[in-house]
Amino acid sequence: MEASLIPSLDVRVVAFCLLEERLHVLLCAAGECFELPGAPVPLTRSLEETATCLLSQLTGIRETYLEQLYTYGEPARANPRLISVVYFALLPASRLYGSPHPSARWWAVEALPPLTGDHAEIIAYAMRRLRYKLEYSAVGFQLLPERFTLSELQRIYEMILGEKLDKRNFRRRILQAGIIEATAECRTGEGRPARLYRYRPDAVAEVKARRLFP
Amino acid sequence: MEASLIPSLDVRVVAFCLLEERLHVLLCAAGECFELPGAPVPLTRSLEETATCLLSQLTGIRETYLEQLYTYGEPARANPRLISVVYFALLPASRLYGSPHPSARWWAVEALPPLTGDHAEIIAYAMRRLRYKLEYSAVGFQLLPERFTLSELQRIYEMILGEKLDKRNFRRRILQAGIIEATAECRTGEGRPARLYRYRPDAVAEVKARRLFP
DNA sequence: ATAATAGTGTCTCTCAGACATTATTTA
DNA sequence: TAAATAATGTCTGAGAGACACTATTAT
Repeated sequence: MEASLIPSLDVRVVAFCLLEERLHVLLCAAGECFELPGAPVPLTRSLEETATCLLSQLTGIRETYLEQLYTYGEPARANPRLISVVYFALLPASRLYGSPHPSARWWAVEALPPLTGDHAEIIAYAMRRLRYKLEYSAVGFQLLPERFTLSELQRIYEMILGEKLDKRNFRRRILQAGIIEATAECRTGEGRPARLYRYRPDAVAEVKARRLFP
Repeated sequence: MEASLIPSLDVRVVAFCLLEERLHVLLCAAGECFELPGAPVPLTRSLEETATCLLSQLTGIRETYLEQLYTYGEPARANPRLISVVYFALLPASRLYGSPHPSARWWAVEALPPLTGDHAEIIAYAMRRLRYKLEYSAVGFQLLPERFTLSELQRIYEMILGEKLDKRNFRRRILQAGIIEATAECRTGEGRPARLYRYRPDAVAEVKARRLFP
């Protein structure tokens, strides 16, 4: 039993994706319950690489928007003691070729299955962080294909924030943020064709928080 | 050599304190260099408790403003491989009774000694986070005694942000934030006595970020 | 021509930022 | 009474939020 003299450690990922107009999270089966996908940290890989590899194995997507969320380590959260460095990922559904790895499945966030330990709380926190990021940035496009219309982007914002947004104000501000730009192309559909936009890779990641001081 | 099949883990703390009108960080000697204070995580303690105990041993202060900063785990950051969950603490100098534990010392952030591994980078990140928090919150008072004047608070903000602030705008906004309140007392000194303020423990921790959307 | 969706501009009101003088104490 | 520090209010400009109509396509 000496194996448990020190807590063990893994990396977990809360991966969000937009499927059928609903926000989904990737979960793995764990006995009766489900859990966030996780992996031990190999000696030779960084935490972030571990998360990236895990996502790549499960979904086939190698490059994703990824950021560290929080490290959970309450003694009671798992038995035996486990410390989890949790990452937060946004995946565009357009790059999911086929289904995820058989051990994993996408679940709509409004109808999650029973989850092990504190994973429900972790997902709730990741959702808060996602909403918060949408409020002051344009990361929402990370859930869309490379080219997208402003209406599609607005629908994502409305879906995740859970409220209607004014179309003119949305456009003004999302463009002012300067991290997406118009392309020459349009997408034709039922009504008037819509201009396609794309991420500006040269954009300075400009986080404008409301400062109490200049 | 099988001891290194999995990375080991510790908790580190970046503790800030205001001494002699300068921001200081607590460091421990580590051979030729210095390092952030750290401790392994006992099986029975949470990460946060581990940080609190460590600070308490080193400074005697049991209750501090503490938040998780980031988890560092690059394979190259230490040899043997080490993953560090880093916390960020603010300590009021008024509660430091005497010197810290002999293994630790306060260093002015403008004149840090050589640091091991990535600890300089970690401190730089903690400073950025501290500045950022000051910009949109009133946490600065955590570096002051229980009762303080607005001029003292403003000096802290100016020192850490590295710029002069307008007195009237500072007062307006710091009071609007609603997390400190006037007391009945004044502090007498060289000029006109100054009203003392204190933290409102009932204050809703109201983080007002500038939102891109309502 | 009708239905569907895309796209556009203005006004108002709030709040951030700049700014100078009066008030109260000690030496 | 002079020196030191505390305390206070207003104006202006920028930006958030509310709001309705025209444009372009497919059917």
